[in-house]
Amino acid sequence: MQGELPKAYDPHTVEEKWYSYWIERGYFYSSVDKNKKKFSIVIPPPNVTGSLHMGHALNNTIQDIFIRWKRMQGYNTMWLPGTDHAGIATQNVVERALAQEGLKKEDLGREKFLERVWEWKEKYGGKIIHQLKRLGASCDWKRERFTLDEGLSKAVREVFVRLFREGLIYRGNYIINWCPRCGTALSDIEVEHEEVKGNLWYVRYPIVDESSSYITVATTRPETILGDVAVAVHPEDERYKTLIGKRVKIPLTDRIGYIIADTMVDSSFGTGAVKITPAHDPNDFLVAQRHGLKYIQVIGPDGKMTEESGKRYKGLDRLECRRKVVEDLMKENLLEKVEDYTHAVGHCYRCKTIVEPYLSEQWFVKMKPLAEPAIRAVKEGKIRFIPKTWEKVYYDWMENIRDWCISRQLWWGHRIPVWYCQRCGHMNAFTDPPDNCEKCGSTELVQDNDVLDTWFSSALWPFSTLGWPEKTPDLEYYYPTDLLVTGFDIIFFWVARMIMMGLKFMGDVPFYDVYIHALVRDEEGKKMSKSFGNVIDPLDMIEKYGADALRFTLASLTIQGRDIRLSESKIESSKNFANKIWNALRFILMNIKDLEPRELKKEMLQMDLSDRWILSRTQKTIKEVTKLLENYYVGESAKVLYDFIWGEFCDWYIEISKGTLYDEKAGELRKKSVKYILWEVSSIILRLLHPFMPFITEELWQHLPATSESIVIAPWPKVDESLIDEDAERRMTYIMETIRSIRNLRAEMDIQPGKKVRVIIKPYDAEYEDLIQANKDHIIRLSTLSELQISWDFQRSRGCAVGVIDKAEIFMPLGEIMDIEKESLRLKRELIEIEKEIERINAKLSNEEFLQKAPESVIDKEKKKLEELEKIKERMERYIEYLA
RNA sequence: GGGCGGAUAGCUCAGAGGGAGAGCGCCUGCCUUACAAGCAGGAGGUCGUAGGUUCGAGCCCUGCUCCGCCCA
Repeated sequence: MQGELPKAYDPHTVEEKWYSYWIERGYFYSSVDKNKKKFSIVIPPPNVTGSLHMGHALNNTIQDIFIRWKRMQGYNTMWLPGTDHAGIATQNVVERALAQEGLKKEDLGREKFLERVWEWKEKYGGKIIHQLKRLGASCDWKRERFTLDEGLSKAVREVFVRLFREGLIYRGNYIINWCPRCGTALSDIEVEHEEVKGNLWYVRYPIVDESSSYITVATTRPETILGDVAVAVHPEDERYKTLIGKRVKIPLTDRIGYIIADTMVDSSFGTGAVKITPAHDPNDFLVAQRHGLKYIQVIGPDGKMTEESGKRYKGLDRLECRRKVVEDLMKENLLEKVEDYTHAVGHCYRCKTIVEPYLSEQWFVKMKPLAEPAIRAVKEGKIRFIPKTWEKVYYDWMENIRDWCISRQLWWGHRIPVWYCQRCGHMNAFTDPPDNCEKCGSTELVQDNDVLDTWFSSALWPFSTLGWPEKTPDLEYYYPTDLLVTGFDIIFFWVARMIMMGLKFMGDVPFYDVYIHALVRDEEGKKMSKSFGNVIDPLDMIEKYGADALRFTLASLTIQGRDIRLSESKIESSKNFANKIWNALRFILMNIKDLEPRELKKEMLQMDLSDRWILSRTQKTIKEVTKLLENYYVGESAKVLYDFIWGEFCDWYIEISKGTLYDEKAGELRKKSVKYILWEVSSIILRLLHPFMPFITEELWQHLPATSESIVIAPWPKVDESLIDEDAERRMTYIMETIRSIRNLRAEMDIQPGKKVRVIIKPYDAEYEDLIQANKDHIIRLSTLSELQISWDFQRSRGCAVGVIDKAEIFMPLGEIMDIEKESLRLKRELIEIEKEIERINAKLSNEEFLQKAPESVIDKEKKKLEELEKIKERMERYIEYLA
């Protein structure tokens, strides 16, 4: 590609162009090739209703970095994308749309309603897929899956039926978490506990046949009194021992219950006596089972009081009812006192409504037998969590796992594949609708109304997407996947369940490495939320700064074990970095127009110190970035690239190269050598950066001569050990230190930037002298000198500024214009610093134990340093004296 | 109540036992033919607190304070 680059990088003109190019060329598509090593990832499927938020942007940026990196390393990479049907969320969205038309889903009926949801899905769903492309995600789009696809649904039914037949899925009447707004059961982990300021009401329960005698219980939920059947105390509690077995009158009802003893009761809570509401509290439910108590349902599935609650309360909302019950208790003088009380209240993770413990018939998965092998897989190291700290979280949950409530009273989802025989009541579980009851042969079969938890299908994602239960070549080749990238918030929801299901049905782990990344928060560390108004929209950011800038920002901020605080200014910095690269390449491209890189070989090059230095630094950067990525240090690898490209390549090498490129006296081969190195380093930098910033690197790659058809499939740079040159690096630091020192003198002496000055360097040793001699031109150029003189015996005059470094003294004769007072002060300030340092080292070196126990290399280093500092100190003192 | 993470420059954060760092912000000077989205120079820190281990601690151990998250 020819033509000069514009002065500033404009992401808009570039991003779409290259994304379509990549798609056209099919770089992201993968197929089974047993001769190639594969690297596969399945995406954490976003909700089909969702749109891209920062969490997705981070999650997918990280996945894309790894998949692009591995692709460049020559792996047959496959990143499988898709979406999740998100039962509750999607149904809510469509119900809301219906409400606009004044309709309820019941008005349409199940079938018609589902048609509407599919319509909605086709029209609006999967918006996020398009947004992932804007981010640059290199997914294999031909493999896109949806959890309600026919193939995946078949897998769901297959798993259900097998687990049911093994007795690992069962149905029963239990207290589950119920969301009255969503009208469905939830699993334990779909409930978010939140501290709520409430009250603790102390209520008197009159003891039957003992007028004026009562037992007081404390409760946070007085409305459930209406469903009480007993009062329980701890059997060892001396206060109540004599009351056990007595009868109490349940307030506001006509019911009589017993005072029972149960070890579940915590004597230190409230009065030590608790009311028992079997149908509305999980603990009370267990107590009722042990004591054979009745279950009285006073709160209905809509969160309103039922017939059973009595005429006065029936139809009231549960919170309204609470107020009324309290009022009535006061009237009857049964309310002893009220205390402020803060306690955790469960909320629906989808709609934040207060969850109700609700007794109902639901389906459950028995988890213990599935959890055990899943724990082992991690313990044995077959699966690694990165960072490792999450393994503990995983174990804690898995070791205390409870059965999983999988039935949802929704319409949108995988309907439970069980048909009830209307004649004999048998439960027929089949992957396809049966014609007859397998037990009695009856044709009167009715399918269960409920659907499965969306996470049930997500748990199968790593193999259901590859064709399971069929034994497909894909499944054989790509499973287990190599890496899973996800947030810690779904370790229980998703990661753990995938491990259990993968082991159960594939006989192998679903992935080897689980990379857990942080949550993206706002600048103040708050969670981003729409209602709080602190959301930074990734698409706005892409629009404003480019996808590469957003990606690079997120990657840089990804430090293991720490949340990300994002702000727009950080994205702006990355945009500036992109522009920096753009302009570096713009400069290089302008200057290497006549270069034919293929004609040159490294052996032919005429190199100076700076050339060997940058080549060595480049090799080390390759080494470091590769190693960091291998260990999942995403943020650190981005930082290494940033520092190298900006701080070394641009600030030093490019600046130095100008000397040669613009020098009319420089020979043709010498010039060519510099051009070649600029080209070579560019080629490496672009490739190293490509996983982080795919668009700009492709655009520049296409402009760079002698490259391949796309950077996407260009080889990841390999380290050439022969180019690593420690000596060149060491010597180059002397040159840079010299230049910095001169620049500092200029600034301190208020010398105009354009003004060329004369400098005399008094070297301390011959090596340094040779070094300065050989690199004289670079020093002159980079510190704007008129002349650079080397002298072993230069005698300074009063109007002469001086800089003292390890290897030399640097003089800048300024004559009358120098402010002697100021110079003297400056030197004194510097001297104080040096003396402090000398003091510190002296203290160390005069410590016997240090000399005995510290490694020799450390002692040597300190000694050397001291020697240098002493030299510097001596000279500075001399000059200060001279100026006085 | 149990567990986990954090506290380092004004802000956001790196620092995997041997000379306190980056980005942003701030100050000074520059439109120097890649880049003012830039260049050069600079100021700014008892590394939360009290102990301990060590020749040596921002880093390891213990207690405490504060903040955040998860679980019950």
